[in-house]
Amino acid sequence: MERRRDAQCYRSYEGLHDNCTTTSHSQLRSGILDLSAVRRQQIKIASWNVNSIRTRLEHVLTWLRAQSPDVLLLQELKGTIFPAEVFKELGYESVAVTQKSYNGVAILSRQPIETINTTLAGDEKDSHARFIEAKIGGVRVVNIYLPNGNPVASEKFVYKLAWMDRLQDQMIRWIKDEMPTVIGGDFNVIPEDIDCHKPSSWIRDALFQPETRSRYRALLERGYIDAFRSLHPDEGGQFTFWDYFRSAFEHNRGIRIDHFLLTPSLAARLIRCEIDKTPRTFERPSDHVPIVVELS
DNA sequence: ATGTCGCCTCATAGGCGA
Repeated sequence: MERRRDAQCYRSYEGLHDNCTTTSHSQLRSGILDLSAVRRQQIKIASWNVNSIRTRLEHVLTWLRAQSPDVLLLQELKGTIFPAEVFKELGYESVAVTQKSYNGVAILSRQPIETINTTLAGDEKDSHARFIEAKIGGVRVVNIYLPNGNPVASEKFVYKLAWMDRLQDQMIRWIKDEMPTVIGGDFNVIPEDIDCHKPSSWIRDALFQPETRSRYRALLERGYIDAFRSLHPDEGGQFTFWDYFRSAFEHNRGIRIDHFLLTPSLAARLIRCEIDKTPRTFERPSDHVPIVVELS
């Protein structure tokens, strides 16, 4: 049970700490510095598929201490245990939706969480733990673990596409109301060719099917912004997942499947969005790494 | 087809899901 604490990894995080605030040119020109505007709070939201919270707890704690995000979305808890009291000690309250063995999602937050929903509308019989809709500081924060859908010739792929249709219905409702909304998590979607190392090796995968990708594009066509891609257009080789086998990480043979989608009002506040590959170098890592978005 | 993880059990090996 003894697990190594990856203290040496803290150094590489230093460059990611960025607590500076922004001052507009008009404010500078006017010579009037409104302190409340200068101190305007930035919010840092992260998402991480941890592939078992029990196995990865030390990694998550190490990462939280180093990065101190305001909000962390977790996916693939893979069990009914959730160590809420441990996160509380670090200053995070939490809400977790768990099931035995599979799936499981949680939201950690320094600010109070108001849980709105723990299931995705549209299928009363769907009992998978894949969804949390919450309100945190006036922002709707949604954590999803979208079904993998493999193999393509199975009920699992049918379920995936239906889940995406239900998600789109919900996202259309959200974008129509006034609340700024961020949807983050493991989408299990490779949006474009540049989001994988080699398209030909994913061509038969559920994450890369035309039906999957067209549904993801439909979300963007409805007005949502892919936070990472909007700040890093045409930038390939940026992945959030690498297979465990065949040294995929060492060769950067990965895929970008963990995403943040923003409503336009939040996209206007988008400052940065980065993938933190460091935890993939930890001992016994998750196959995913955190993606971090910062909003003004 | 294969590789490697993590979970679970009619459990110490094998099946499932990813």
